[in-house]
Amino acid sequence: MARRTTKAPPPTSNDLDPRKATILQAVVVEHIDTAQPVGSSAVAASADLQVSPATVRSEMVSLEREGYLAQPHTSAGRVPTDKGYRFFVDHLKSGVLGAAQQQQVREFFASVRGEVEDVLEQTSTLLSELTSYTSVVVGPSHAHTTILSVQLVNLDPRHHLLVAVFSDGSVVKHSVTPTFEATHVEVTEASRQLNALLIGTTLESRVQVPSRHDHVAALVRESVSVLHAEQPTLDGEQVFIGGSSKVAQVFDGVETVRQVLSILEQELLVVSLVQDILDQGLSVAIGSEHGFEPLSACAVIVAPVMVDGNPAGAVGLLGPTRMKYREALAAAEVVSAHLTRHFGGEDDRGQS
Amino acid sequence: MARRTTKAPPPTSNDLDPRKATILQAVVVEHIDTAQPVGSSAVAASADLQVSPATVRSEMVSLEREGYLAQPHTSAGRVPTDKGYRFFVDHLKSGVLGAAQQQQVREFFASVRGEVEDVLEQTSTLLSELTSYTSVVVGPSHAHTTILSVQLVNLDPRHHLLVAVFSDGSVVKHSVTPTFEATHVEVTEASRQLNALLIGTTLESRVQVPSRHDHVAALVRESVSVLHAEQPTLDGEQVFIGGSSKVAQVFDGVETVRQVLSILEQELLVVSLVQDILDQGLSVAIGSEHGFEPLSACAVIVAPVMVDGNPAGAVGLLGPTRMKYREALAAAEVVSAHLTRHFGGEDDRGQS
DNA sequence: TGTTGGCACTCGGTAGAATTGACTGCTAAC
DNA sequence: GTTAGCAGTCAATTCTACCGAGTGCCAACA
Repeated sequence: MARRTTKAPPPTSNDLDPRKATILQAVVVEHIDTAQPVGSSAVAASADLQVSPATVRSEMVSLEREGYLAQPHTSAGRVPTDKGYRFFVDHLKSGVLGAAQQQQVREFFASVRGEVEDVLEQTSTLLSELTSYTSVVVGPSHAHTTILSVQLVNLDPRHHLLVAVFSDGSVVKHSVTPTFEATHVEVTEASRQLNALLIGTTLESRVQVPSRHDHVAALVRESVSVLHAEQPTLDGEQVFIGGSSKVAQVFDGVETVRQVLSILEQELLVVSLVQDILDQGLSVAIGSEHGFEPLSACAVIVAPVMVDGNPAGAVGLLGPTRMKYREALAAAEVVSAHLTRHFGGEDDRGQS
Repeated sequence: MARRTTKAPPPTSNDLDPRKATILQAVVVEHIDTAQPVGSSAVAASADLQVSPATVRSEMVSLEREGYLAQPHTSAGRVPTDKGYRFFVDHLKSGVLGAAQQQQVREFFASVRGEVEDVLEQTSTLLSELTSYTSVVVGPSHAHTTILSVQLVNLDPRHHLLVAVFSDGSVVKHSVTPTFEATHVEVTEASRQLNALLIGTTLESRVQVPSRHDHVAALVRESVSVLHAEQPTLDGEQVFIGGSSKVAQVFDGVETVRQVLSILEQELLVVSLVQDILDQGLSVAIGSEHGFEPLSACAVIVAPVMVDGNPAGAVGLLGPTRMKYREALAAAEVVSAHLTRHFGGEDDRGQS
């Protein structure tokens, strides 16, 4: 799979002496489990290589020199660095979800119904319950979908509402507030013209707007511009964050919790973070890999959701660097696959 | 003002001996400030009554007997109980916002623009920044607004989208998935009939649906029922929660943080909580007053937002019981007033 | 040369004792 | 009713000693 590749090939030799690798992996596994620094004897006992703690120790100093491990203080065990986790993740054979969880996901997607937004939001909750990490679901952008219907509705003489329906079932609304008072008839006529003009187009395609100077033309012009204005800000993206309370369970230190939460509050940031990681073909960003200082204590897992064959959305998981990568990756993968299927196979929706 | 009244008149005498009141208030003020139990000498020093700590002490035991104060342990100072806070809040002369904050609010509402949802969301952020507590903004329910326009859009033969626009500018969409395949013409005709049927009605008003057995009638029936079905679940309510990260600042104890966050995740719960408090004409619910166990460490401030003269939405603040009531009340009041004006005076929107 | 057992050393964490200090409640005098 | 004084309580702090996990180093060994 192309997943789980670093953005650039590592500067030095990529692979570790097999014994070192085993030791490193043992340290990571143990530390993920216990959250404690792990010592040489623990490794010697757990790993299946038959060597003495002393040997493990000498390997460990070398792993530390190479930047895979770190020591909180002199007389403590070792803790994986981001680089150490990276190695671990890169050499992880993909796991599978537990049977019960498999079942839970299947049942969820078998019974989920309703608008896209609701599905995404519930998916987000599901994913977070599945993993006990905070989850992020970024909805498919409706950048490439075509407009099915546009309508301008008269709220009061100076205030109209432009409602557009897209082929993916999304609906956007925008206020249109011209500087003049428009009659009901004018608004209706503008609405009619907008339909003629925009149906079948995408938000990117430029359309020929009337250049006349009457009210109707002005309404049409303003409507079109207001609709197209939405594109640049990725305001149209839908983000659903599930299980923010998990942050408090999973990180220690109130300050870290506060910091992570305050990032999660800024949805635009979250979207761009997820998309950055996706862009890099990277499905896990550990610690500072995403170049996002306030989240350096976090690992982020991202899996794309495909629509019509190209990535259009994503599901993500946010946990501590010592997260349970195997399970979390499996969960993200399974859920994103189900979600892809859900959007791809529009047909089996609404039946059964 | 009718604000800040308990749900029922208190069983015993409502008012305290003026000296006791002063002492109680001093304890509350001090404890809000320091988060520490406050002792008799601190009260004697701070309060303007000229008595010795010993006197304060004897008053304190009586305040404790009456349930206004509590002692964490024998040799500690006193801490206000919920009842103590309640007395304090009931006798609080309403404060005013600091000049800088006043300014901030004015500027915000002068420059805010865009759809209702955006305004509410940003208001929520504002309120939370103003107070450093988590804020909740519940949007005006569109229960009593009339339908301005309905449209049924054909996504694919078995899957249509019902889009309704309301007089308050809100838009709802629902999937309509009949068991038969409908032609484009049928959908258009159904859309036309729906318009004729529903424009001007509210969600409550029952309308006469056609009882014919053709496809168009079936589409109309399903559309109407799906639209009216939205009412019972208060799914239509919009909730915006701002500054959840403040929870981590303001509460101590990871477990409390987690608990509060996990409540905030359940938006329906939050809405019903806010509406309960509003129903009681109560603007502050302290500790267990709202009868909601997991939030017994919290105080909730709610101020109604009026539309057309009756309460239609609310702004709320959620903090610890030792929150800065004066400032928080002032902020909630000012913001709700501005919001009321914003919705009431639809006219001054879009100008300046 | 790589591995191992042994040993001295480091240093965080803990347990217990002693101390401090911020309180109180009580009582007797004012 | 108020106050000063005093004895008592108890959490928090500090100190000490100590334990133990874990290291680095070294000498012996295969």
